[in-house]
Amino acid sequence: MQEQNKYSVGEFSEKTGISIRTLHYYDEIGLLQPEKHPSSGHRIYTHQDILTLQKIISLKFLGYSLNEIIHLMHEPRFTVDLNETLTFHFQALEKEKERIDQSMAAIKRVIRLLEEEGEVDSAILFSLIHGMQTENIQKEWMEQHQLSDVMEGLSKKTEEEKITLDQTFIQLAKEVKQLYGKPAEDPEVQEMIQTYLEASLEFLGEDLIQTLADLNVAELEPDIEELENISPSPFTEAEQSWLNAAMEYYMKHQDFKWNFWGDEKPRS
Amino acid sequence: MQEQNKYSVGEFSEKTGISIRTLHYYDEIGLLQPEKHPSSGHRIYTHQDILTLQKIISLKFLGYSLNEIIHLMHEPRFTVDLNETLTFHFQALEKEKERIDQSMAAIKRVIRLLEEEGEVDSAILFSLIHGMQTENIQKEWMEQHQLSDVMEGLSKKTEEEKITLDQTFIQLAKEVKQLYGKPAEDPEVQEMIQTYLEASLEFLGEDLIQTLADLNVAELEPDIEELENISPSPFTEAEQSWLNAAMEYYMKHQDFKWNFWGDEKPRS
DNA sequence: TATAAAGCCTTACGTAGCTGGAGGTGCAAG
DNA sequence: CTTGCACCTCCAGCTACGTAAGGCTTTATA
Repeated sequence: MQEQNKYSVGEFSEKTGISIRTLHYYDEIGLLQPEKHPSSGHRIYTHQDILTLQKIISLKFLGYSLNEIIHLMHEPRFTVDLNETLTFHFQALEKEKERIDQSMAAIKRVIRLLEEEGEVDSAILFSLIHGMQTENIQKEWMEQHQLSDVMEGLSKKTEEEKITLDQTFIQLAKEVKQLYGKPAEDPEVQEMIQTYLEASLEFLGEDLIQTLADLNVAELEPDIEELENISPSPFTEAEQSWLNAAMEYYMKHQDFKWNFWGDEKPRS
Repeated sequence: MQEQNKYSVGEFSEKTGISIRTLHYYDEIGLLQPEKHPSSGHRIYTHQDILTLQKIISLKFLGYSLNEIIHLMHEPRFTVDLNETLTFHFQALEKEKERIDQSMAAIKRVIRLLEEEGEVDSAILFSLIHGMQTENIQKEWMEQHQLSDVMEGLSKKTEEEKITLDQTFIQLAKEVKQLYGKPAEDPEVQEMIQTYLEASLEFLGEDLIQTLADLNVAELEPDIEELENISPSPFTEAEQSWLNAAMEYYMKHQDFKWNFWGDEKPRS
């Protein structure tokens, strides 16, 4: 191609940084259709096509799909639509960003845990990760049940405190898997439970404990199962009921009623 | 399904929040394959499958592809790989986030412009957007050419200042399209050019101007065309060369040599 | 001018992570 | 007995291209 301002696909691709295949594709879907040499069928791009392509790339950058762009390009006065859809795309990007932030925070926490704990049982690890990723859902659940105070208290916890609780939790899980099978009244078992509960209490702080204690738990009962589905325990069912029994024993003897995952109810 | 801890797809889907179709898909690709009723072929999910699914969802959340997850699930001790790949995924997320941040900043700027300017010629608008999105590439270009000082100066400009320059630029473009065709020596044309150059000078500040003036422009000449491709002007070629002529006239009479998009060279 | 190399054409399949529909079977209630 | 629901499998489609085969056209070199 010797002529000025006429480019073959290769040249055009080189000039714009868009791959040949992509240019073919844009031609195919009717997004950017250059002239074609009548006999050979070779595509002939012009300077105008550069400008058009820049529009396309810009709109893609703003978040539009190629289909949307095709429609936008055909409407001459589309600054109006632009204004509306830009806000929409902005919100979409915000959500996307939030998701990414959460994932990054989760990864950071997991890396920290792996560093400090060495190997971690995968069931436990995933229970934690699942907890992180459903933090939002848990918040919503709490807000729906007028537990905004509790939620707010939890949100204020620093990453450092969260890590500490994670570690306590891992410790608990390890010991559960070790002690599993021993009778509830075994002193080792009871000590393990006490240690864990104390750590939890410390994390939550007195205010939150008080708030929780004031709640009418019975009222929430039907929905607790729903929450259970959201935040799974890392234990097998057998381990879980063993742990519940041990906790029940502890509470009976300490007059303390609180259970992290709600009560196990016999299912019908 | 009456039995305890046995779920049909529908029930399982309900319980986990994962669509039936997706569960079918996970079965198909060998990611989560429940038992099947021998005669009817209906899938039978168990409590264990819930745990497995939670692992899957967690790994997805961390950025793994389904394929990677399949392989991970088959290896029993995969906390090792985890540690390595987590860092990798973290970096990927960082990049993704950066891209999103840029898009969001661009959208904000465009919305602001639309609000303040009303309707904007689309060619101009996209020239600006393109500029925003290639800011990084421009920075790289400058760094490669030992223009780090210039770049640093530009980076310090506030969003507010950028908007102001955008507006000046839009104004220029409007006037160019209005005045196009008039002779270079027309006082209106010369005034337009002077206004624009003064605004640019104000934006850049004296220090930057000095830095730019000290450069050996001739040395860079061959690469300027490359930069031109990155930052296109919003004008047609005719407008562009008309503008260049008018600028040249201005500079000749003002002893001022500076051209925003580099000199147009005759192409061979 | 002959031929080789580069560049171009179309066609078509592959990708990830699903979603949707068609057409058929199994099971319980009215 | 029929209605309806939940389930099955198989096939198609979505985005935005990447990759590759097999056959032209253009360009460069001998």
